[in-house]
Parts: sequence; structure tokens; C-alpha cells
Amino acid sequence: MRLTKISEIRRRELRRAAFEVLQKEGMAGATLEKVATHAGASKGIVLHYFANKQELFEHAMREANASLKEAVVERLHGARTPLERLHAIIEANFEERFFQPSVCHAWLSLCAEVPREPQLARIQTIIHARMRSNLLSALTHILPAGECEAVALAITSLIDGLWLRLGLQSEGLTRDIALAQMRDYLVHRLPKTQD
Amino acid sequence: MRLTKISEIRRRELRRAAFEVLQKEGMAGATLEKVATHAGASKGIVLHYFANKQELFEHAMREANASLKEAVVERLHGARTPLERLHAIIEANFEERFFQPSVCHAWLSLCAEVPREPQLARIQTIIHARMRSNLLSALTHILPAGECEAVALAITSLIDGLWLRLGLQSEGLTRDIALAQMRDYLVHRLPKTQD
DNA sequence: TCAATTGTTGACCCATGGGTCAATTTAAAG
DNA sequence: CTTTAAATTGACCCATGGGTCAACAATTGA
Repeated sequence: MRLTKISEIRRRELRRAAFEVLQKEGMAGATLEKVATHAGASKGIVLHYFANKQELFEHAMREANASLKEAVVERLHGARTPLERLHAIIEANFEERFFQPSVCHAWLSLCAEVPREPQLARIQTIIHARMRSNLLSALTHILPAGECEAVALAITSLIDGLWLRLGLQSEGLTRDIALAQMRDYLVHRLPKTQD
Repeated sequence: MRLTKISEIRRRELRRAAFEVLQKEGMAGATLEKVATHAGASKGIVLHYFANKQELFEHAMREANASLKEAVVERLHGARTPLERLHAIIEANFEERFFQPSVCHAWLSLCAEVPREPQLARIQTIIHARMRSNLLSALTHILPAGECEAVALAITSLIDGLWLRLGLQSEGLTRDIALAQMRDYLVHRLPKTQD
């Protein structure tokens, strides 16, 4: 008896392949055939494990999100103070493996489908909710209660904006610049004495 | 002799129709047939005025961008101080007619194509360049030279992030909240005495 | 009034790609 | 072994949609 069923292995391979194809081809160019080939399988197998294209990419989004979530959790472990937790969350969003033009392209392609794909919208809502929750749990110890929501929204918007920028105009925007941006914001927006 | 050639009229109608269809249907769903129907014409006419689908949407993006540019110019006219100019630029980006989920969906769809469509990438570059230039022309009179670039990038990223947010999770994000975000940023990031 | 140009249409072609399916291979269970 | 189930394939179907084209309508200018 295998520890992980072959169906689980395949499904993971396929949703990862889907995300990788998305990076280079976009949603329209990411055909089932290309995903299958990229995973070293045939088109039929894709539809054997996923009901249809939407479901496949829904799971691809879930997987990519889970990966980001893990990174945040990982970094939160080493964080002791609220300020450290805040930085942990932010820095996780700019890890090299994530903060790359191709990865951003894939996310962009998924986001562009959100308005017309309720399943993707649901995942997006979850992502936002978790981000907000994480940020608030740190911010409430740093800022007056009335300011936390606004700052949390600003931080997520800044992160998203920098990600979008990376996807649109890769040249000139490095990880360091992005992180410097985030630091600059926090320095000016959080109370002076700390940090 | 007509003042505006009929070809120019048609081209404008079609690129506007293209952008409007994009709002509801996304890039994949925005077929030539739908654009034609939405403009009250036949599919043939679309390809008579535009070489292909890419070119059509390239012009749709140009038009939408021009519209935003006009709004900025308009508001800049009434601005006297650098700070007023800064607010003019920002507020133009959040005018009701622009800051709407459907409009944001259309932009998202276009942006998602940028990585694989050099023409769109070029337009995007122009948009960024103009935004940067506008912001810097105001910021140089408000901040020390060394900080201007960073703040300009932060402002654009914040705007983009808020737009993206509106597209992904329409509920709960109003124009007022978005503008409050921008003001909050400026209050904390710009020198104290002014404003 | 009559070319000549421009605008416009709808029929058609064809590649693409999502999805179905029967048939085959492989593996598990008894 | 054998049987039952799962995995896998590739051929096939078919709707869709981008793009072409020949023919027709309208407008212009002489």
C-alpha cells in the first residue's frame, strides 16, 4: 500500500504543471494539452483527475496560495514581537521563489478570471481574509485600534501593487527595492520609538 | 466633406465597444462577434478597421489610457501648488467613472496579456512613465530629491493595489475609502507643516 | 448620371481546444 | 492466477471563434 495514493500524486503534479504553464502562456495559452505535456502525460489524464479546465486552474490557484501560506507560517514561527510578526508576513510575500515576473504573470492571469469565475473569487476572498487577519493580529499591538484596518489595507495594497508592477514591467524592480518600499512605509506610518 | 472621416468614427466606436465588452467578458470572452454586436455592426467590419484582435484591443487600451490622461490634465489645470498637483493626479485616478469594478476588470484583462503582447507592454510602459513624470514634477518641490523616486513608486503601487483590490473584491471598497487611504499615506509620508 | 472609392455584410474556411469515450495497460486484491 | 478496479491513452466529436473573401450598398466626385 502506497503512503500517498497515485491519484493524489497525479493531481499534485497536474496542478503544479498547470501553474507553471500559466506562467509562460497565460490563461488562454494554457491548454489542457500543454499542461499534460508539461507534466509528461496525455490530455486525457488531465480530465480524468479534474472535471474541467476551470477546476484544474482552481486547484492550481489553491496550491500556489497554500505555498505562500506556508512561507508566512514558517517565518511567523521565528517571530517574537508584533513588529517581527509584521515583518515576517511582509517578507514572506517577497521571497525570491515568489517574487518573480513569471510567477506574477500566473497570478495575474488567475486574477483576471476572478470576476467571471466564482470559485476563483472564493479563493481570492480567503486569501484576502487571511492576510488581513495576519496583519491585524500584529498591528493591534502596535497601533491604536482605529488605525489598524486602514494600515492593513495599505500594506496589502502596497504589496499587491508592487507585485503587479513586477508583472508588468519586470525591469528595474528588484526584490530589494520592493522590500525597501515596504520598510519605508512602515517607518513613516508606525509609531516612532519602536523598530 | 465630413469633419471627421467615417473611418475615424467607426474606429472609435469599435475600440470603445471592445473596452466595454472587456469589462463584462474578459479577454477570452470578448470575441470579435460580441464587440461587433455591441457596437451595432457585423464582425466583418471589425476586421475591416483593425488588422486583427490584438490590434483592436491595443487601441482599446490606448483609448482607455487617453481618457485617464485627460482626467489628469483637466485636474492639473486647476492646481496651483505642488501639493495640489499631487492631489490632482491622485484624485483623477479615483474618479467615479474610472474607479469601478467593471472598468477594473477590463484593465486587469489587458494587464494579464501584457507579458505576451509586446504592443500592450509598450503602452503600459508609457503609462508608467507618464505617471512617474507627473508625480515627480510635484514631489520634487515637496520632498528632498533623494526621496522622490521612492515615494512616486509607493503612490503608484498603492493606486494600482487599490484598483486591483476593487477588481477582485468589489464589496467593501468604496471610492471614499480608497481616497482616504491615499490621504493617510501622504499625511504620514510628506513633511508635517504642509497640507 | 456615372464611374470609382469606401463602407458593409454574411457566408465560408479552418485551426484550435475542451470534452467524451471505448479500449488498453497496469496494478491491487483475493 | 484471476478477477476486479484503477490508471492511461489516443482517437474522435464538435462548438467556437479568428480570419478571408466575394459580393453588395452607399457615398463621393467629376
